[in-house]
Amino acid sequence: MPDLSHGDDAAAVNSLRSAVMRLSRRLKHQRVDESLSPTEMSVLGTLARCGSATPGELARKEHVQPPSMTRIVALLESKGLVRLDPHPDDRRQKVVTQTERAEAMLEESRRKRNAWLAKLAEELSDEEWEKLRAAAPVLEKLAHT
Amino acid sequence: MPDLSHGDDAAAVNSLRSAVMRLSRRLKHQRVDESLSPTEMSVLGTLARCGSATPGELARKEHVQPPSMTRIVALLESKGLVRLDPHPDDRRQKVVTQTERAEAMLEESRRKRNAWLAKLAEELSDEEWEKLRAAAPVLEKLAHT
DNA sequence: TATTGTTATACTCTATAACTATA
DNA sequence: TATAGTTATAGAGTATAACAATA
Repeated sequence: MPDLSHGDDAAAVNSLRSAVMRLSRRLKHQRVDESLSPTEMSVLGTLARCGSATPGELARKEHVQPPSMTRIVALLESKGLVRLDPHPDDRRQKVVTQTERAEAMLEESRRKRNAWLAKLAEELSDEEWEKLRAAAPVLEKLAHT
Repeated sequence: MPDLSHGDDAAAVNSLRSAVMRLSRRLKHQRVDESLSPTEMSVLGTLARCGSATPGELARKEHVQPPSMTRIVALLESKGLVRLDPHPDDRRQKVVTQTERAEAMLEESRRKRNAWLAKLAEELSDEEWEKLRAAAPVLEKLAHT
């Protein structure tokens, strides 16, 4: 828990924000599959981690408005990466499930993605990399809080 | 330096990428000054950290194409946040310098921004926050490599 | 001839508002 | 009446291509 009256904490917050914004801009460019946007990738990742979900749940998890998720899911479906099934209990809702093709694509793209980040991280020391690894779960927590 | 043949490192890379993308999306919404885009904020931050720079240098540092930086600099100038001076040695180039108003705005907005992130981070333990603080400089390094 | 910056244009992603169907 | 999802539309941000001015 940060103490904002503490100058170092304020500086760390600033540094974090700036770095996250700039790094995200670079990551955008490193899409493994040119036809997949960062959010589309993120949705596939969420489905892989958390299993099937409704469009509404996905919108909340990705911090995107429902109409945006409608579009994203439609694009993913047109690419054969997700399947839409009717919801068992509620006929308003739908259930989005990733296909095997999506799983294969994620696996294949993970290699490329890692190669890119690895090249970037090559100049990091073991200590620096360890700090990133330790922080990753905390960033995840912030991202989905 | 990550070892990509190591499964945990690959997972960490994945986690990092996903978290950075999602957190950046949330940060976008938390702009302190509604009239300033994330990249505009980032440019001001860069100018504050590194001092005056040419539009080309700024484009490279922010990983944006030159025409985009032209637009961003023009917007910042119209808001009275930067000043454009002729380059001393090269009449093609310009020198972008932040104004006192920009400095004051950065200082004021830092408080608001910190309040938001603090609220988010309130649920973090001291250990978790410490991990973020330790990782911040490394993320910065990745972001501008 | 190469480089810096700009103009013109188009594209991608996301949001808001209004609508439909179901609970 | 409230909720899940969609359609229609608009806006923000960025990119590419073509151009101007200077090195």
